Amino acid sequence: MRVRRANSREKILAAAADVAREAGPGSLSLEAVASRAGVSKGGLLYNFPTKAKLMQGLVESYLSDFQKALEARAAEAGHESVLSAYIKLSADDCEQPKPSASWMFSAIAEDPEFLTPIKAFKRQLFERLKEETDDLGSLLVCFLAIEGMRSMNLFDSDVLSQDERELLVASLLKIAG
Amino acid sequence: MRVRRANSREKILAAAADVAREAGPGSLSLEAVASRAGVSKGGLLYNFPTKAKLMQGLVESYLSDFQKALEARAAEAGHESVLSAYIKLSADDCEQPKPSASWMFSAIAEDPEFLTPIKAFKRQLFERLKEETDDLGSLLVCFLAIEGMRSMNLFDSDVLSQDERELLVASLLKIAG
DNA sequence: CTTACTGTACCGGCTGGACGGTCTTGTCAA
DNA sequence: TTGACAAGACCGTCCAGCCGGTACAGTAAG
Repeated sequence: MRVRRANSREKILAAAADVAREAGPGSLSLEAVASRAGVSKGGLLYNFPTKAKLMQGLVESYLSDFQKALEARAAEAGHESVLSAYIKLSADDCEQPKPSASWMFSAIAEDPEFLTPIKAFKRQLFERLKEETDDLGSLLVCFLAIEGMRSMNLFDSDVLSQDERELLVASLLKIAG
Repeated sequence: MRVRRANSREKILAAAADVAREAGPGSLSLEAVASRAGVSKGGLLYNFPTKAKLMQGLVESYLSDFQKALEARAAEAGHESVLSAYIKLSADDCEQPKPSASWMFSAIAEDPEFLTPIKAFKRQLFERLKEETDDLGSLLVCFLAIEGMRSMNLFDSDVLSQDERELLVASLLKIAG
């Protein structure tokens, strides 16, 4: 059946994320991804002519997903600020015991430049948050603490307990006002 | 000259860190490290019989250096708390434009388990900080914000400007009390 | 309807190169 | 002479990317 054509790209991207998460970022080979996606190596290379293109695809889909999720949160009633939305979104993201973005390590190994769009996105987000507050110090503390939380999740770190995470989020929301 | 023997291990560890930083974490091969250290591959494998042992060596030396630096700071006059010492130490560490620990990405690619000692160390540090304060919320915010700062440095992120970093550190020291 | 042609989506064996680790052959200090 | 240590050629493995196929949908001429 050829009907499934349109989904191949997304299936492959999801498979890549899965492989990196479960087999480790060092095991993200084209064959592993293809097999996981239920596609042949040739098929993978048809959709992503290069491993670099695959990484790029992962970054782009990650960024657009994040953007969408943040916008959705910010639009929800009851959010007094984008910062609060960002805090809550990150808290939820970090609830998952397994990091959803281990592929980033593979991308860095391939070429650190792949993270440039992510850095740009973060800077953009920070600028946006700056506009809605006059307390830059508190914003910085919140923004970096979220970064720390995300980083710990990415590294699959169990340094913080569930309770501590909740207290942290509560404290951040308080600071955010 | 054989005289250099005793330093070989440290020279190799330093070379490995350099290679990861300058050529990218994906380019940390035994040959590259050996060449950078001014040592042959055989010589490298004599000191570190396995790439895994080399990674382990990097982790251990990183941890012991960090420990030493923190102890030194904490012992300095004028520090009212270990947390302040940790903040200031991290601020200085993150002053360097180039991340000094890119090798961590290579280690993760090799095997995520290599970071276990680092997580344990962090948890230990956190417990220690918990003992000297009764405001757990503030401690969490500070601890995570520092983590965020270190993470940004590790990812070679230029999201924050110099001024912003200084304001952040000042805010953290204020929260730390 | 049928045959021939075209472009798209996908398949999987192959190869060339890189890399980790071994092994043989030094080399130098004692 | 000997033995601790170093050198680097070499081997096996793994993997990215290539390439010659296959299958099928659409189109269009006969």
